[in-house]
Amino acid sequence: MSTMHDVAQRAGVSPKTVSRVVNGESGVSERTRRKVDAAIAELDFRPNPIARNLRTGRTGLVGLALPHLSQPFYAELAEAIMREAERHDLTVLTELTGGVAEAELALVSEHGPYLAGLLMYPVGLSDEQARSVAQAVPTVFMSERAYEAPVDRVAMANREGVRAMVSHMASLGYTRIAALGADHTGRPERAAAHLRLDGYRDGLSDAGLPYLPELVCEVGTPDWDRQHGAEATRGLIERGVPFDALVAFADALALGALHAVQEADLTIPDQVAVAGFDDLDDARYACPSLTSIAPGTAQIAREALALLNDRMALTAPQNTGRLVVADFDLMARESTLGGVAAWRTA
Amino acid sequence: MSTMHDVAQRAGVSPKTVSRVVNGESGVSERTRRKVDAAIAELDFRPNPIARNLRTGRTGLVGLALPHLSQPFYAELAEAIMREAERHDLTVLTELTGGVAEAELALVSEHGPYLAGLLMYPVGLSDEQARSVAQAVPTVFMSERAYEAPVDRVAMANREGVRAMVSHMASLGYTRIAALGADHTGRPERAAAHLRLDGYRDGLSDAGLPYLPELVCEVGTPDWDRQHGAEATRGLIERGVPFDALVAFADALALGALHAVQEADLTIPDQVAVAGFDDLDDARYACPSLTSIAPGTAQIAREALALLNDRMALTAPQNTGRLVVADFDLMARESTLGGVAAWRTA
DNA sequence: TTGTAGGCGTTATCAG
DNA sequence: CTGATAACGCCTACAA
Repeated sequence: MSTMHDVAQRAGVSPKTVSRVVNGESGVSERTRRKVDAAIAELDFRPNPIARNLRTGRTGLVGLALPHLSQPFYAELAEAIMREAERHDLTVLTELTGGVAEAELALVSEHGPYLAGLLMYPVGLSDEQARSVAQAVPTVFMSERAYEAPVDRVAMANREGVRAMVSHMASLGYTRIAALGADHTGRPERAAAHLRLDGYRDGLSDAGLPYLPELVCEVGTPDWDRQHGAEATRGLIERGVPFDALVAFADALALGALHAVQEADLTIPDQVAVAGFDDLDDARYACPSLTSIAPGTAQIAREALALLNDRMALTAPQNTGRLVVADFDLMARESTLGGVAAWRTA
Repeated sequence: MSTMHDVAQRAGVSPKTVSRVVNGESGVSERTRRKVDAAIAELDFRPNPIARNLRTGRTGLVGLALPHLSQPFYAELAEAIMREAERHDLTVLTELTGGVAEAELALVSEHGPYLAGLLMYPVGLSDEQARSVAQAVPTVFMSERAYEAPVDRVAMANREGVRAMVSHMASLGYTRIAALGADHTGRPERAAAHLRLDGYRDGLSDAGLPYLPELVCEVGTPDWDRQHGAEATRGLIERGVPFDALVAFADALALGALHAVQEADLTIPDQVAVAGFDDLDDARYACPSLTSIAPGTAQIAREALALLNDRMALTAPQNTGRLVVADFDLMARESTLGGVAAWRTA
């Protein structure tokens, strides 16, 4: 590994001049610059980032904090972010928090001082904790929950997405549309559930349909997975509440619902239409393929890194948080439209 | 951020003594050590890893190179590795290679000198390239392909796993067992396909069943996904080849097969039993739930980090590669055993 | 058992 | 436009 010193000697200049060239600073004659560039190429010199960081205090390291990777939604988000970070020449340091505030905070106290920025999908963080995280390191949260703190955040179109989904179903003639994934605890970390329920009400009201509490299903846990989706759907069926459509607040729930509905020998979508939210790969490949809201993961990644860049450059407003809501897409598939094997060519 | 210097002043000793205490070196009196520890606690001092690294050349950074994260198998592997790395107090720097040799090599030339170690799931790397990667940085490959180079590798029980699966099916009375995912190009990067096909032949031979080429399906691409699994299965059905069981070399293929088989109005497992390999979450939750080989992801992560630790400590033999094959588990579920909705409580 | 001197590779400061 | 000098925070080598 050659150093700046080596390059300087070879080019017959001082190390500082090499530094200037490497960092594209002005105030170097064209002739000198060429000499230095040649020496750099000959020695295959690459600046040592560690030494640079020691001197400047800045790193090109960005932390990415996610609850899990084994849930496809997070994995797909992580992939989008890593690809985007690459475009910004940032190195990503991924940490799994398990959705526990403790771990979310530990990341900051552990690596915080040596991170140029942090992208976090927070779950357990309180308002106060979110503020202190953002104070310790330039941070962008990806979260459906609004924090009472001046922090940057990228969110999905939770409310508008579900609203559009209910409208979609209503326009297809469904009138008894159930909701799956509601939360009545009111706990702030369940914001996604609250917003999506709001969207559900909006959609009903747009269509002139009544809001019927008996069609609104809670899911036992905050874990929106297939199993709980199936259980809740079975409950709905067993209670004998008539319904002809089901909007789940997450694809995993919807996939479970698909299972439970078919188990009960109801046909999809003739007797019951089903839809989800997240547009996981699994949705496209489900059987029948699942109508879902695509939350714009790629856009979320793009916006998150754009916001973070501002923060890191201190270009961003200091005492106020910014919010970006990504555009959504309604992916209509067999579970509401009918047809067969659309994913043969999906 | 306080420095060793600050701590030294506060404790009334020299910086070197603080260094000794921090690094647990011997040759410090109990009294001094206590004074220093107290000062460290009071100032909440934490050694600056960047400065340390600059001096020692060592980092606690381990690279993790995977083709994708959007395929559940890789995401589950990544999660297992990150959790294991945490136990070793290593920080993981994840890079996505897309399975392209170019990107796999770029990671090394980019971050190589500043990585303490590298865990790579290589796809495009040639023998020669694998050797040069391992030479540049302590490396453990997670790969089914054997390299002609002295590199450490953790692999799955490809052959034994499929063999066991075929035996499982034969013991249930199936006699015309098809294979899905074979590769006849012989290209070394398709080693998993080759080994699993070997296991398929072993299993047939164990059961006294003939090997019938017409029951062996290739998949168009190296991408083992649902779509290709479904297509190949449709082909098999359309060709009119009688078969009563199907061993897919990956769960994604098997999930596609599940779809195609049901599409053809064949019942599972009565008319056709289906099984996969990987034991994805999706397998447990498929409909019917999918019998599969669990490749021991947790063990793979453990072994990979154990091997890497040796390499990094230079404890490992220098001119020879080590191979660890993880134990597998046959997860028998509805797609071969029958029964209904086992995953209700899975 | 403890301390001093020096340098890892880079960049900031200031002088030329 | 260019260069000398010092410093970032830590650790190695050697001395006391």
